[in-house]
Amino acid sequence: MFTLRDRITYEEFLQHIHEGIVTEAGGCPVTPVLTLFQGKWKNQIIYTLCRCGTMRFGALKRALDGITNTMLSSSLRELEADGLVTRMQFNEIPPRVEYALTEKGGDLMPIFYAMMNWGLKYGNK
Amino acid sequence: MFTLRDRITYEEFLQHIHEGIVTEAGGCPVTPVLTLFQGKWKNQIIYTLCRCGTMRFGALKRALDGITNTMLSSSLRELEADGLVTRMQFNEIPPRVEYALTEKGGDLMPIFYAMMNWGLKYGNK
DNA sequence: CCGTATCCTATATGATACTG
DNA sequence: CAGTATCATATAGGATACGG
Repeated sequence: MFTLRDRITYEEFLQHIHEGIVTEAGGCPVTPVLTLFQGKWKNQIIYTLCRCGTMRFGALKRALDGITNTMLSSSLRELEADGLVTRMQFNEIPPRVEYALTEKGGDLMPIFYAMMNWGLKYGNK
Repeated sequence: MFTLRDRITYEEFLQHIHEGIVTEAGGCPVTPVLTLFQGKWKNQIIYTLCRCGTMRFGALKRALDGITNTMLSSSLRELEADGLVTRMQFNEIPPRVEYALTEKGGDLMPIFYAMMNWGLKYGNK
């Protein structure tokens, strides 16, 4: 048997999934990621920041078609609280604030990659 | 340039993400997967069916702690409509219905694997 | 046993107006 | 420019009861 402390390959993952996975104390390691991908905007914000690099509030708003001030603001705050996004405030007139992905946020990209591959195989309809 | 018709490696994915990805006509290939992972139950149903194989309605309900008849039923119907789950009905008394993952559903596992790796690296708190 | 029908509530999201 | 405050609404999810 193994614990999830060990690195395992995808093949090992598939094998052991059937016999139940011994998780670290405290629960399933997938759950927090699932929480992140809930909701309409956070995943798009993460993807956009990865694609475009550092961005200002207004640029993000323009890139995310249809998002409101309220949702962008609250989403960014939660992402910052979770350590996925950094917020750099410059005290200038007019004000400037820049957002960027942290390494922790960028490390979500393999998940997007896996999702893309599934989407490519099975279509986007 | 490339279109997403081609298979690309993760490294290529990361490179090209910055210059924008040319998607197949009709939109982003990640979007349908994102939709699947929205909500509280569908992902747990998929994972449970992969872990346990073919399962009856009642067994699924017991495995998914707290799910109601309503949610399990409607979720299964949507998963079936999307081709991720098969439904086998046996006309016996008492009635028996068995659910199982399709190949399309099982092919979502690399996404869970990627999520697990992120969770292992960054903790499940 | 395997659901459906009905009703209810909480939360996520949207719209609009306003400020340092 | 970069937000906050306030109010409105849609949808997801839950509770309960009943039926083939």
